[in-house]
Amino acid sequence: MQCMVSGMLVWERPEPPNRPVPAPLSRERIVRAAIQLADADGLDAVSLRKVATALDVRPMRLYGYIASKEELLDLMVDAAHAEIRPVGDGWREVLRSLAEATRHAAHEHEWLADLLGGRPQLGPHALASGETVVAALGDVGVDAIMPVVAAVNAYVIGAVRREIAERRAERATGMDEKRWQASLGPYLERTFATGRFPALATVVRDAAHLDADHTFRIGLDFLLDGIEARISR
Amino acid sequence: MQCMVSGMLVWERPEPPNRPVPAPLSRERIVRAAIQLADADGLDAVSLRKVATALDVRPMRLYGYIASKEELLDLMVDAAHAEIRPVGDGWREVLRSLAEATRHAAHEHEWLADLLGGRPQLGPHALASGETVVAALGDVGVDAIMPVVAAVNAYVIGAVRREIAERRAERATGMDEKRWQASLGPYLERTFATGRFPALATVVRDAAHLDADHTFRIGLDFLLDGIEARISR
DNA sequence: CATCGGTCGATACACTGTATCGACAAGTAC
DNA sequence: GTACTTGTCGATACAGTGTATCGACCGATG
Repeated sequence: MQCMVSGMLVWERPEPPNRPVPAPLSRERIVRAAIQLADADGLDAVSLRKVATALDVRPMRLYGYIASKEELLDLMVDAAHAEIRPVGDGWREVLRSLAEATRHAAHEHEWLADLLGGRPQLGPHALASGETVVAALGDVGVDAIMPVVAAVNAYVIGAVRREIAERRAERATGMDEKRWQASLGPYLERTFATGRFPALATVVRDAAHLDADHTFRIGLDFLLDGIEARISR
Repeated sequence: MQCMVSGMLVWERPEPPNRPVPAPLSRERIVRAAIQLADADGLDAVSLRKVATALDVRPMRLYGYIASKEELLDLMVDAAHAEIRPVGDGWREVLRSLAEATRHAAHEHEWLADLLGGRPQLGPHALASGETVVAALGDVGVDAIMPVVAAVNAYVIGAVRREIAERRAERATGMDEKRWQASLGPYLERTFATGRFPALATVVRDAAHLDADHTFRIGLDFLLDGIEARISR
């Protein structure tokens, strides 16, 4: 009796579709599932319940692999660092590569912008890319390495955050740049019309507007130029 | 009968302590309460229910003044911008002042580090400090202003985030630097002992460790130097 | 076979942001 | 003055969160 399922005999009844043994759990699988959710619907869509459901598992099961949701987020960030592999010859190229690769990763995983810089990154992949960078900075003095790397990292974190924030705001107002300016424009126009921000109004209205790529690169060049000037002094 | 409170007559019974009319609500009062909560116990301690309780009001009342919690956070950030007043003569001093003032604000309101750069800042106070900065950048060409300001802002956002994140991590391991190194040291020691990160290990062990103030200023100097080189070219 | 010990995860808890809609107040018509 | 209509406001309720607790289960041991 307990074997009956909707009246069909075993012979007619198809096997349970796909996951008879849903593969043993592992941190890697958990993190992959979380990243998939975050990529698709943003960081807010990552809840332990949803991750567990995606893995066909009950939520508390996850606590055998992670101690808290924060740890899961840390693991996600470290997994993202695995995709950040700075390359190049000489300190300047390596730093530029680090910056571009980080930005690229944040474009593929927008949630990264919310997490970067939020807590110290000491996972193996983060350390590995740190190692690559530091190793390539032999030219600059030992004592100068940390401040230089810290400065570039700071710039990248902030620039990426701002860029992604802007991209989201645009998307929220209707997907393309036209609607964005149609929605934000009026507010800014009205605000500027008060005459309280004359300089700002002039710049926003008259200055050339660079796209995100150029803005990022120009700022990075400022920074790298400044570094070059100091270390070769 | 309905007037009796624990048997005391009106004459003996003190007036209800302080808030017979809890003052009419306003965005300002709401934001102030939220900031107080965030200053004391971090951003996670800011919930609409707690804010409402602090104002002696029921939660849904707040929705007459804000449309969502996100809006409240935006208002908090803009309120923080009110404390950021860049001053100085010449573009370099003004930019440095902007950077230091932002960092200072984040030291007084650590939650600011979690919010900065998270969404476009278009509130009146943010625009006001933007106006001050842009006005002081008349020397640099009109088309150069936006990239320059964006670069400095990006650096500050990232640097402050990292600094506050580190500060929190230290605090979490027991308040002072000794315990921090005692807790993180072993992990790093063990990791470095594997020999997988030789360059990193050398730098962490042998290089001079700058304090947060110096690290911030050096990075900022890199950037400002680079900007100066470009705009005077 | 009985009993013990330890692990694992279902249940339960305290809390979140906010949609809904009933109660109530103000205004209007008679 | 009374009845009805209209619109606002906020208490209640809902769907979700992270995770502490502790009962059930299972393997090993006497």
